[in-house]
Amino acid sequence: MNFSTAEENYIKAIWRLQQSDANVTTNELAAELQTKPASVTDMLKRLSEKKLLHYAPYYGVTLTPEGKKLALNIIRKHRLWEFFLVEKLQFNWDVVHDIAEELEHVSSPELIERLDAFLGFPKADPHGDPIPDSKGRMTSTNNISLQQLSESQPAVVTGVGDQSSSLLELLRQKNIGIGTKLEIKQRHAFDGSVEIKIRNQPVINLSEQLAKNIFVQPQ
Amino acid sequence: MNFSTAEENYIKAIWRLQQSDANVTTNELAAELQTKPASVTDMLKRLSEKKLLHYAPYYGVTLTPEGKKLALNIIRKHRLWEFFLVEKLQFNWDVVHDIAEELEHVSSPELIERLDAFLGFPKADPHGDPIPDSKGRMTSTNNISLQQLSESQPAVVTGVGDQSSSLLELLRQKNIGIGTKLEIKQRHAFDGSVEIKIRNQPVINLSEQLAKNIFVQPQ
DNA sequence: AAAATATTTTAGTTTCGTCTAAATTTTAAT
DNA sequence: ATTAAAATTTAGACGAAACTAAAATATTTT
Repeated sequence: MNFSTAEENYIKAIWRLQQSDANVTTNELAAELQTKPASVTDMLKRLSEKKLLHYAPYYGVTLTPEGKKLALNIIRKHRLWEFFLVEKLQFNWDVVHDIAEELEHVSSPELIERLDAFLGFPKADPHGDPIPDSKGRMTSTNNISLQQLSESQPAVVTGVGDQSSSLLELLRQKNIGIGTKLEIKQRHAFDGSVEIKIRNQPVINLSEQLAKNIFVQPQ
Repeated sequence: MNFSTAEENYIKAIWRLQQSDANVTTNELAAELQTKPASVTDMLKRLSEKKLLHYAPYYGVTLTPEGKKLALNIIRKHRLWEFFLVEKLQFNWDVVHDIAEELEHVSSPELIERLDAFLGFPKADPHGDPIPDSKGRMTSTNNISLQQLSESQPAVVTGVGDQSSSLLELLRQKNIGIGTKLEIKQRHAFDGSVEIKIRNQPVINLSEQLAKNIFVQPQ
């Protein structure tokens, strides 16, 4: 079965929303996909016809096993291409998302298997998100947000909350990337911001909003 | 200006046909694109609106400078991706065409410039076709078809007539590829076939049809 | 529990790219 | 120079994927 770019983008968006919120609604999807609720309803009917999701009018939607498989395959392609763009073509990690959005819809499975091998079977993309294998299996990420990290507990950055350029650029400016080792020196009750220390660098302050979007693994 | 995949495929097909035949007709295009003449007429009107070509109803079509520029850019992308697929991902040269047909429509110019650099600025794709530079300039190919080569004139294979799997597979079987050195030992008047000799290999016979589709540069 | 509000769906259009069938124009043949 | 044949365009329709405006259904508030 082959799907259109639009269909694939819906499935991907539903998968993403389903991560935090088991039942995905029309309005959420419309916001996520920058489109109108009426358009979403139309597409949900089509995707339901194609057995990619269960659609209960007025009550939202969940992916079928087939839908999940498709979603994970698109995510696999997206993340492998991101890895390629950063590791081989030397792109900055904050600009690869949009290009990968296009590349992920190229359909050849053989291409992806060979790309995976060429890249050395990477386990995570440049933002720290795990890359599903060809069967859709992913190393589960049991990391916490920096905001939840206890004081003076050393940790290493493993991922970020979203792929927006604004976030990634900010992190680049603050010298924070995947693999950066850091610890919280102080937590401010007033605004939720934290003072963090990276080796060989002065202590810096991160807003609560930013700390929430940095994922770390305690060491 | 950004164009759809369909539009780009029309422009590319027109460019290809224009190479052998300055005035391209509706029927030729329909055959080339596996579509119906009526659909071609529709699209030609749209592309004419967009100033990519000059369209004289009933009399055919030629690309404007803008159209040519777009065509060469798509061809550049196609050939760079083909080179990538063969050189980096180890695909056989007879299967890369279809995958490159998809990749060529990915729109980021930055991606192509970096890919070009990553590949070492190749001058020709795996089939020997020259890769246009970012300004659309191409090294002109002044090679002749094997059929036109004189007897006992050593020559090197520089390209092939089309990208069909059937042709490329046949060549692979006969151990002929880009860079193969060969010479014609004998020419048969009856069927136009030729006996050719490749170093360290027994003399083999190629049909006229095949010889016409192999391009060589006399040494 | 009824009214107000928010969410979702339906109905009716639009654009893109395609199609078939019919009409028109060009080209070839007599 | 007509006529026949071939090529091309026009007209009308369709599916995909979007839209707006209106109707229907859920949820919240009082």
